[in-house]
Amino acid sequence: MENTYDKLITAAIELMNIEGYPGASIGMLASKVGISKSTVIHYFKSKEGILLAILENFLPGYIDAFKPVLKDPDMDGVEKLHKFLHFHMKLVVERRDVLTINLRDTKYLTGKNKVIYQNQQRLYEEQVVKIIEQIQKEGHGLFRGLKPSITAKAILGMCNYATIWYKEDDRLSIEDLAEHFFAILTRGK
Amino acid sequence: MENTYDKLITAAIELMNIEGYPGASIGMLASKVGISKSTVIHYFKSKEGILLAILENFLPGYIDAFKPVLKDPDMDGVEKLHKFLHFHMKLVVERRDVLTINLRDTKYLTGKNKVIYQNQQRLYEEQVVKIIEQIQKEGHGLFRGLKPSITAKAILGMCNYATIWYKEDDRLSIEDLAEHFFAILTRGK
Amino acid sequence: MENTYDKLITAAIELMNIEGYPGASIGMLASKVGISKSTVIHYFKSKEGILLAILENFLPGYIDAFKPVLKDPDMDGVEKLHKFLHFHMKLVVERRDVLTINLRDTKYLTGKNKVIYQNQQRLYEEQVVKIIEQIQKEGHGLFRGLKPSITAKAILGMCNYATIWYKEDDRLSIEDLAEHFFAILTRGK
Amino acid sequence: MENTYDKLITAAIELMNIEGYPGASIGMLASKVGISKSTVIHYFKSKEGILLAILENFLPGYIDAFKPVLKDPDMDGVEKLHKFLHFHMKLVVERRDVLTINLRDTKYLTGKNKVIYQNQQRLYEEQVVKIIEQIQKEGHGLFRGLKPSITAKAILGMCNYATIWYKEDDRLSIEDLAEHFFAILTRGK
DNA sequence: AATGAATGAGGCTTCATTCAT
DNA sequence: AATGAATGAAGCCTCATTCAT
Repeated sequence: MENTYDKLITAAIELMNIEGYPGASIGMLASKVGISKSTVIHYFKSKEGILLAILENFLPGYIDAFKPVLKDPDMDGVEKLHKFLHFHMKLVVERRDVLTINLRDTKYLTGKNKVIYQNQQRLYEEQVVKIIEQIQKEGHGLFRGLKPSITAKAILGMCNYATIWYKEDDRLSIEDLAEHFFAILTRGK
Repeated sequence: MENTYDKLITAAIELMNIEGYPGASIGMLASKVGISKSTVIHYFKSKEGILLAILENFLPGYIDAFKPVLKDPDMDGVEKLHKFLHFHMKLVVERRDVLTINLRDTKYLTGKNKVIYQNQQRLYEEQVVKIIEQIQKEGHGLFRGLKPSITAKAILGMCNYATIWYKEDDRLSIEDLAEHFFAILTRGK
Repeated sequence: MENTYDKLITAAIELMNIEGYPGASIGMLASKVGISKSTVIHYFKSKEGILLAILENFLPGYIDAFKPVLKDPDMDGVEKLHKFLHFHMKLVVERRDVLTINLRDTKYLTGKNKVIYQNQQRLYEEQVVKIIEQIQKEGHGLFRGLKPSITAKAILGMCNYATIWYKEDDRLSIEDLAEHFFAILTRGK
Repeated sequence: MENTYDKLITAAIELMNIEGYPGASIGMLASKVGISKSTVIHYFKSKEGILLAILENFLPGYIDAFKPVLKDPDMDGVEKLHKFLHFHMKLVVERRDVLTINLRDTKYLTGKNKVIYQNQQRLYEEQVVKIIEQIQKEGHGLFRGLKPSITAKAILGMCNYATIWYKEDDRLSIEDLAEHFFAILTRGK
């Protein structure tokens, strides 16, 4: 965290997470890092450039990271769901800041960037859809008759809401939370 | 929708829903209604006053509307959950605009208003907690061993995410969607 | 010159005449009049609005003012040319500021405004073309064989250049100058 | 046009011609040539340096080029005027870019540079004055009784305006245009 | 009930320039 | 010969708000 660029990225993530894209100003970022507004522009060209830099630094990694599990031919669907919940909730706790920005602020991008990054979200969601479909195919009754895309959205809604309310805490670890969600989804009455 | 105030409220809801609180400006609202900025201030005192007016007009009603069901001593918990999902999803489709504003923009309120309205959300959530607790007490196994407050948050996260993605559509009515959520929650493997 | 708007227009003409559109800034105008930058925007909406206001205030008048002479069926072409030169040079001395702005800065307008005002200039030029044509039709040899549109441009180039160099002066009144131009155009060797 | 400096000069002329001195920025020039802003400064020291370089590269040549004709003791004045018009209009078509910059942007120079280059223009004009005076001395009536300095300005105004409107075109070659101007000046009624 | 005048603060961006490398 | 880092000043504009009417 020595050079200016890294300091800027770190500060920008913190700032945008708290204030939201419209509420985060270049001036705030500059004074947070202790440099001038022009220097911020020097690094990112524009305000949108800051958001893009955050997303570029972060997204490629997190979309691909789960792929090995998804493609594993020897793992059953329920196990994949279990692993996904743990994977995703770990993300929520470790990178809640960028995740929040990604979910909440991508809509402020313009032109093709908007399309690209909103598509990334769709791809991530698609992974969950695939898991649901595998579970349905395996036929033990779970999610039977439900539309995979809607179920996937239900799961992500459930998980992502935690970015707002979850506080790391001895009484509720993120693993506990993932298990909770897994239980809600897999155990009926 | 004849008098200026009502036109203003209607336009303000539409505007804030689309632009978000920071992105919605008094000037935009004024020109949307075809009056001057000063007149907007004349009605609401301040920008925060606009947000407050929207919430005041809407929230009291929707918090109380479900109470009769909740208090019904003859209805079992699962039935209440079923009714809640339909009630809440109807809200999503009918008043998605105000619901979105309520969920996303209350944090921009200041002073005691912030506390009051964020508390309102807690009260609404509390209703779901009560339902979960009743279900657990009735002991058919659903939600057994789960923390009610987390389960309630999971349910609301699942439902509220629909404010973002759900589009009214012949192939997926809001009742279908509520049933989907009900099925996800109540049928395990 | 009591109200703010009139003070602004007067100051804006002076400023833009001297600095040119790109060189004249809203801040300079504001401090020239002793008000804040926001007040300038309050009156004109944008920088382009200032230029438009100047042109709107001035152009309609000066395009139409010569029409009666042009349409006079009893006046011969050479007399009309004589009158035009005096009319136009009076403009140069009386409203050199706005004329300069009109000739030099219309190109900075955008969208349809650019088209509208550049067309105005074409209309003004068209008047001179008409005069040349009448002279040619009357057939005393003046301008014989010359293209009217080019001759008109030659005349206007000759006259308008005076906006740059002419200084009111006892030794060369604007009427003298008009007569000079008339002589150059009408007396050959 | 291989080395960086020459590429810069060429690009600078094109840029300043189109945008004008205030509108042309070092950044635009840098990206036009595909180098960094710092490198542009490295070559020219400052923005004013760019304008100076353009003028220095061009002006000495074009002022001196006509001198031989002017000094020719065997050529009569009208012939010199004829030659000047062709010489000058050729300049208009061949180096309209630099001519435009020279006429329009020298006023942005500062200190002694401003004086030097505005004086250059006076020197060029002086050549026309000399031609008029010779014509008057030769006494065939052309320009009789007219002030040479004003007549010179009239001629240059007429010619230079073509930098704005003239487009190379099969129907009107620059030689035709020079002849037109010559005819306007020398044939009366 | 409604508005125009006026503003201060701030927001994003451009720009010419300096400095060290 | 060429550049990236960094900046201060300025530029245009938005915005919420106050005040008098």
